[in-house]
Amino acid sequence: MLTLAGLIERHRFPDGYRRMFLAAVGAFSERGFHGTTTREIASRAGMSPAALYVHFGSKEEVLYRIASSALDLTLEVVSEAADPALPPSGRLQSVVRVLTAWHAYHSATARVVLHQLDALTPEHLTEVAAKQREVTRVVRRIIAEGVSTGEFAAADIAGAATATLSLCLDVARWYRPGDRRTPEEISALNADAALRIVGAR
Amino acid sequence: MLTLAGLIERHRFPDGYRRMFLAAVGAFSERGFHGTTTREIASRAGMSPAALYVHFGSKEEVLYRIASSALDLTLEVVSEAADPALPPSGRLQSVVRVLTAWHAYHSATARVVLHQLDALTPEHLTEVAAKQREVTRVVRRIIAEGVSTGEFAAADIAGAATATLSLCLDVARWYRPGDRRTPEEISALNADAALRIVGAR
DNA sequence: GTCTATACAGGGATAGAC
DNA sequence: GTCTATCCCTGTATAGAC
Repeated sequence: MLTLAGLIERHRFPDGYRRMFLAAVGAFSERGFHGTTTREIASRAGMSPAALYVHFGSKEEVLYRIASSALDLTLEVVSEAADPALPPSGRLQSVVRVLTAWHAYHSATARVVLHQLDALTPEHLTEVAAKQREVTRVVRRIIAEGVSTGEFAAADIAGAATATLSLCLDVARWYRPGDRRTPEEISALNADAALRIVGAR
Repeated sequence: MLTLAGLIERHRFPDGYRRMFLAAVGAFSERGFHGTTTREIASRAGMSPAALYVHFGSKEEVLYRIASSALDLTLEVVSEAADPALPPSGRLQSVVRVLTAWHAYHSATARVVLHQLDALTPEHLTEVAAKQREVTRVVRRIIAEGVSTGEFAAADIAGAATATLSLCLDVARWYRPGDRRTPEEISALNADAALRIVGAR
């Protein structure tokens, strides 16, 4: 799977940028945006506090770059999983699997994206929230199509989509690397649960 | 249902205490613990910053009191819903319903409890985390009993409990008062989804 | 592009009057 | 039990050398 580090690699950002970026992900996920000092980020990156401002205009911009690139990556992975050649049930399983695995493998990043966005400027928040809604839309479309073909029996499409997303996203709340269950096992469990929720025949 | 304001009422806390407490819940849920200043809490409570320290020893103690009393209330409501006279399926439905409704009606409080606890002292965190595990235990016990009676067909009891809790707790992430769906409608949807997840016959 | 040093605003907590 | 005033530390961001 494409990783967050891989995404940063792809863009050929300077080494200092990458180190600050990754240090910030760790710090924000553990202590929250406001609970993290620029000194702490710099310290984790092994650099001076001033070095942060060479690569980012402000602490808020660091959060914005993290959220924005993480959601770009999520969308890319989800879109790839929603293979039009598959029937709705196969597509739902595939999307739930990658979404779950993403929130397990990148649980630190996901916690930042899910719970720190209120620290963004209104403009950045608007932009980032739109990307989040895109993910919801993909899931909802799959369920709607399954219902229209008669493959799914969900009475409430939006409700089933919300429940399905809850399963995937909440993984970021409780999963930690090294957990008893592997991300793949959790993904399989969630894919199965999602099929049951939508009433797949 | 028993409300948070009701719990505070029951304890006959001084008026200033209550106002600070409720102001802090609102502020912490919107801006996070570290993003909230003691001046902001006091301002929302219509009091001076110094007044906070008459009722609480520190800002951290405010968070601790909120988390502790909210979880006490959650446990009380959940325990009541887990009526031993009901069969496992009835008990699961009942517990999922109240847990979902709780996270909708008290979504602000729930967001604080779910995502701000890292700001607690280690001692307070240990105590509060134990209360959280109690809730998990109640759900897991119901599912285990349903499986042992043959009423449920879940192959993975802990996994089914985690998925069920995800449905209930994640409501606090997306639900806001005045949402299109009422807490009761969401509760019904989640109760149905939980039964499907555990494979109720 | 990285450092050291620092300006300056903001926030937790306390003193002491009423 | 509430207020005003304030202490003092911490945190974001910048200046300027290398």
